[in-house]
Amino acid sequence: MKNRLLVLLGPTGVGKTALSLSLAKRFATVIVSSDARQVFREMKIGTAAPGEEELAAVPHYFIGNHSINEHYTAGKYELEALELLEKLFEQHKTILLVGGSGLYIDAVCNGIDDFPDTDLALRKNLMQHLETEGLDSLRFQLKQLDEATYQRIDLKNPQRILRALEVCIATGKPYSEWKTGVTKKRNFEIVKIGLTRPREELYTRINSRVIQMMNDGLLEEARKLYPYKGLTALKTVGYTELFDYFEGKTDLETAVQLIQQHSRNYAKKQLSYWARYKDIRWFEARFATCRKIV
RNA sequence: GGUGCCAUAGCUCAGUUGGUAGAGCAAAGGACUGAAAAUCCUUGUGUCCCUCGUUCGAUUCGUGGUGGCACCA
Repeated sequence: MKNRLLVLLGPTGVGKTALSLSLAKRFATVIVSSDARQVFREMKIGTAAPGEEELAAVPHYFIGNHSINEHYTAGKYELEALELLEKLFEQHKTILLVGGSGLYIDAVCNGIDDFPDTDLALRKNLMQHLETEGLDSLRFQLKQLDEATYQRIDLKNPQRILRALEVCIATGKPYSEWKTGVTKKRNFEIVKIGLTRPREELYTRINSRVIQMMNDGLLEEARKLYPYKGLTALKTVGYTELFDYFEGKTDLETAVQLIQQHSRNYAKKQLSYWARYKDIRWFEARFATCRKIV
């Protein structure tokens, strides 16, 4: 019988962590996190990473195993996660993949294309270019280097254009030739479980969880990280708003309200990301128990 | 108590030389292959505070209210 990867996904604040613990116990297995921010050990409170008790109850992977100083990417995550899964499957028939980062989950389930490492210096250059010359100039460059991508991508999205360009320039090969979109075969079975809640309930939970984070010391955590605010990892809901507060751009109350608002927006965005996936079995978090799911 | 200013979308406000109105933010929906908690796109009908009047027609002008703000007593 094939090994099985049980994927538990859902928007922020829906209750993945709690359910994942009981599922892990039910299968006597471990949890592999699929969260693009919980991998950073410096950002515990603001990312609602599992706490000490939870980590002690079930072995977790990819929680705080990297530093914000690293340039971490979905590609690296795919490699590391697959290597880890291979080892873990030697001991467990079923493994839990739990998280809210759609792209990271896709990286494990379908794979993403093998691009060469990002050239950060080049990226910085291109960002400068964007500042001084404007988006049109980058668009024009992309049209020259990679017509296919130029036709396909969102030309109003600077990040997409920048990314395509940096690959073209760094490798001398069009981005569209790297990006095949081919689904990689996995030697394990994948079962996707989506957790959801009525919108209002989800939003209420998110709002109160933000208050809880503040009580748990988010302000202090953010203050410590403030000197590193330029890092990509810290472009994260819960930190950027408090950085604004430190800089006197908002008062604390407003900052907290914005964290709540942006967390709600994020949850909605996650839901629309998964809405197009046909292979997810959705469960109401209120009624989701191990027995029903398994 | 008097005088002046203001009252328009959930919020802040613009506007209509009188022909029932539009920005920003919020909100909702969407896209997504190494920054993904990122980045980007789409969506604006609301007793234009109430009353009476002038007018073919008033959210717009006038009278009187109500509420808010400011100044004078």
